[in-house]
Amino acid sequence: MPKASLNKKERLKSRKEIDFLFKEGKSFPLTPFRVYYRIKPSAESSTAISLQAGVGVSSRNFKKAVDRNRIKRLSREAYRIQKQPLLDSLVTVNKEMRLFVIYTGRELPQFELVKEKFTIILKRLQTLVHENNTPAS
RNA sequence: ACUACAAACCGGGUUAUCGCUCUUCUUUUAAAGGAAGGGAGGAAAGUCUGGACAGCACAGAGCAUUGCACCGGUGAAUAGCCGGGUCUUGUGAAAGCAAGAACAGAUAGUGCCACAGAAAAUAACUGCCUGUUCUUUCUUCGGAAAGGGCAGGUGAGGAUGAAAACGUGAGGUAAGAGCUCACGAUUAUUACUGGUAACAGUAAUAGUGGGUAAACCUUGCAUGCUGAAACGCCACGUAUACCAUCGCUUAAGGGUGACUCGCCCGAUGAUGGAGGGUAGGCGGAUUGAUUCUGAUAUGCAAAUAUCAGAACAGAUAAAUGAUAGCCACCUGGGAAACCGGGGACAGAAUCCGGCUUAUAGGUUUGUAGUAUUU
RNA sequence: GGCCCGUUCGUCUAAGGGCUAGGACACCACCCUUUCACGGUGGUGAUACGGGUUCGAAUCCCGUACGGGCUA
Repeated sequence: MPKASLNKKERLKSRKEIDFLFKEGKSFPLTPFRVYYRIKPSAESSTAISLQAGVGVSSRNFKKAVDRNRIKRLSREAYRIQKQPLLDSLVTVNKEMRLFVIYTGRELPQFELVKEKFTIILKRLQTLVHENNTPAS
C-alpha cells in the first residue's frame, strides 16, 4: 500500500552523503529551486530505502529562521505528497537515488507554487531515471 | 463616554483529511505496525551581563588585564530589582510634581582647552600709584607739567570666549585688593541634633587654586582561563611509522593560556614539519537557586518563609506542519440577509536570573484633558 | 551554539576632540578641438541610525541596524 510518508529513514541525514552529493552529484536549476541528485545501482545489502531526500534554504537570502522553516516545511510537504511515482520507477529499474533541493529564490512562496514546481521536478527526475536505465540495460 | 500617556496581562478557538517527533504500553525473531499521551515564546532574538555545570598536570605570591564605583535592603550572583539621599533638566509665583544620572578622586601627578582674547593658569603683558633720576617746556626761581629709565606697591580696569582667580553694594587707600563690613553663593574641618547609612539642619573656625577622568591616571572592591562544537564512554581506523632539530641524566623543552617568581612534568623521549585516519552512537540532556495560582506570616517595597494545588518540549541537514471548513475578533460594501478582505513581532538547540530591542490587536488599572447627565 | 572585528561622497580611501570633513576615479557644466579622446576650470555629492559626555564629536561612551571573519 503506497503511503505519503516522510520519516527519518527517507530523509537524507548524513553529513558525509550530503557533502559528496554537492561535490560529485549532478544538478539542474528550476527557477526558484536548484536540484542536486545522484543515481546509482542499488546494492543488495542496503534494504528498501531507494530514495532519500533533503531540502535547504540559504540563510543569506532569508535572515529570519521563521521564513526558512516555512519554506522547508512547504517543500517537504510538496515532495511528500507527490514522490510516489518516482519511487515506483526507481524500484522497477532497481536503482537508488539521493536528492537535495535548495530554494534559491528571494521571496516567500505560496504553497500552490511550490507544489507545481515539485510536480515538474519529480517528472524530470523520473525521465532521467529511465534515460540512465536504457543504456545500462 | 471619548482621547492621550504609563504599567500589568493575553497573544485566537474548533472539526475533518494527510504528515513529523518523543515517551509509555502492546503485536512481532527482527524490520515494521497498532493504541494512548506530550510537543515552540513573551521576547525562544540581541549575546549586553550574573551564575550553575564541565574541563584545563589549577600549591602559592606579585603585577597586569577587564569590570564596577552615593547609601541601605534583596537575592545563588550581578552593571538587576526595591526603597532612600544628592545633583541636573522640565513645569510652576512657590510648595511641589515628573523625568534622568557612567553620583569615588581635578589640593597625587602628567596632558589638553581650536578660533577669539592682554592672558586658558606657580601668572606674564598693558595699565594705575609712590619714590628716585634724566631730558624738554614753563617759572613768581620755591617748584610745576609732560615724556623716558630704575626700584617698589598693586592685581581694580583691559572690546574676547563655553569658561577669566567668589558676586553685589558700601567703607577704606598713594593706587588698590575679602583689606574691612552687610547680604548672598560655595568648599573643608569640628561640635551638636535627626537618621542604620548616604545625607540634612544649626553653630563656630578656616577658606574661595577654571574646566576636562565617556584624556592618561590614582584610590577602593571584584576577577585564573576556556566554553556543551566543553567534557566522559563505546565503536571504527591507525603508527612503537617518515623527515628535521634537541637530548640520552640534574638536561633541551613543555605545562600552569598576559607576564614574572615559584611549582609540576620530562627518555620504548620532547618539539616542529609533511602526511594519514575518523567525524558514527550513547551519556552530558532536559525536574530545577524552576514557574504559576491561592492562603497565612514578615516587610513601605523588591522579596522571603510555610502550607495546598497545578504545570514543565527535547530535535540533531535539525520535529512542533499542510489543505479545507465553521465560530469568535477587526474591517469594506449593503437597510438586512449576505458577499469580500485581514490577523503583529517572531522559531527552542546545556540550563536558569536579569537587561536591551521588535510587536497587529485586545483586556484591566492609574493619571490628565474634553463632553454629557444627575 | 560560542568568540571577535568593522560601517566616511556612486566606488576606493584620508583626517592626534577644533577652521567650510580632504584626495583620486566616476558624474554634470563650461573651455580647448572641425568632432571625439586627452588636457584645463568649476560644480553636485558622504561620517549607518538613535541617545549621552564635552564649550565643541566622523573621532570618546552606550544601545540598535547591517556587513564580515574565526571556531571539532
